[in-house]
Amino acid sequence: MASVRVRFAPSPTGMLHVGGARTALFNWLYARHTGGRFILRIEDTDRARSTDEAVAIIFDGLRWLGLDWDEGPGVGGSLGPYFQSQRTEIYAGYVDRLLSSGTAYEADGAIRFRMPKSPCIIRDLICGDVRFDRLEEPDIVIRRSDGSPVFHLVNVVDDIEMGITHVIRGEDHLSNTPKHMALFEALGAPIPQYAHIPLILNPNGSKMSKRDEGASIGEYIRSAFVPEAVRNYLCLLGWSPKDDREILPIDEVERLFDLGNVNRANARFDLRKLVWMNGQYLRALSPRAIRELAQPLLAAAGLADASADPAHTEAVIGLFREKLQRADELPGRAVYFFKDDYPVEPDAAARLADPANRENLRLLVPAFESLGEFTAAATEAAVRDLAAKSGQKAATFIHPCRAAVSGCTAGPSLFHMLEVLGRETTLIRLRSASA
RNA sequence: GGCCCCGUCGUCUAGUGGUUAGGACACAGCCCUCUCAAGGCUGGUACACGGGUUCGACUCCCGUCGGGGCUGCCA
Repeated sequence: MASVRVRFAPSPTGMLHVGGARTALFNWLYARHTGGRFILRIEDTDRARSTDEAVAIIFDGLRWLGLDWDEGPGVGGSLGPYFQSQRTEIYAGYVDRLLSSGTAYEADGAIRFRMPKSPCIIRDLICGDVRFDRLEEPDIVIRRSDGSPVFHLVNVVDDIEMGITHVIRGEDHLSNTPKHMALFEALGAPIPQYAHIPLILNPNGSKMSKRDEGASIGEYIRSAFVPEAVRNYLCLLGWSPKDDREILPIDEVERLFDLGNVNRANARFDLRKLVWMNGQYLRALSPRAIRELAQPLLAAAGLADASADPAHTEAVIGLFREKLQRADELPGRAVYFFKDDYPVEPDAAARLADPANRENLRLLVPAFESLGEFTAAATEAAVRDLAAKSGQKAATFIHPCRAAVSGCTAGPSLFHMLEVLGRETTLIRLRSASA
């Protein structure tokens, strides 16, 4: 059997949609699983929308997800060019063939293809056999009166020219497939195997489109999601390993993935679960990796630019790592590690207004001053010692202290936090709060 | 409207004639604990409906209902 050749053929619309990304992923997985080739082809026949920037967004999204292509823009291949805008001669040749064989004709300046009025059966690898009677199919336009070729034609021509063996695409194309099969037949080309994958829907069940929350891969890149997490989540929309595993390394998915075990029902997109999964991946990352991921976000928030001490940033990240689900939570939660003018929550302010708490904060100052090493262990010992001597619970020192040094009522372990803050900053904030 | 696909907890799914219908997210409670998380434990919630077939249906068939897609000189 000839080796598998699959393709992802997006049109540059200015974004990479999660549905498109999932289609690309399944094509890529199938190619990797079978040892075949994954081809990227840009369907940029609509010149107005197809800017270099729009094309770059697709490349960036695919690369971010780790979906490398074997043939296509940037990597070449013998069956290019891989931009439809550069293939107009090829399409013209095929239209001529259709015209001279009589299976296409001119009408109102456009060229129409004679749709056969006979039944056809799609032997779909996912949907099973699907029969279309095709009795009333109108003759489709394959070249517009302005001379530009239409999607159905270019799609089929390119699949023929590029030797595509398996067409893996969204189920929204299932109804188009009889047209495509007729075109393959009229051109004397073998019909590829089809695999129509279910669609990704909004939480409310409507079709997910550009504007919907979470629809753009670019959003995940900008908010510093872990690409492996997004990819892992996408794998599970319409496919599963059939056991109870969900967090799966990609090479394991490559090994297990097959078109036969792709679901047939549409799936709704659940951002909460994606975020949970992102948290799972995030926690497995080193503080350094998280720092690199979150760097643009921290810089944008004015917290840690290029000149910031990476060791300090990583120490801060170490404190938060277990608590984060998304890297973009970091700037909002770690302000007080980077600036002295951090916000104070109302509950924290109330705590600091309490005279009893302020008295405890005053006691903390000399206790911390006298410490040899300002470590988490040392400050904790000092606080617990102070609590014991004053007959109070440690919490009556801990909570006000947290409020005093961070302006928050929740955060990382207090003592580890103090260590990262350092003695000097800690004492300044304690004195200021208790004054 | 016509044609096509689909229908297991709120969501993602496992299940291919006999299961206490499993897992995960979310939710609730408990444990842990300096807070918040994380983690652990526990709990509730599902086979769309109606007919068949069968000793026996979530599993097979038909119908209904519901959701989605296509029906362009968009892709």
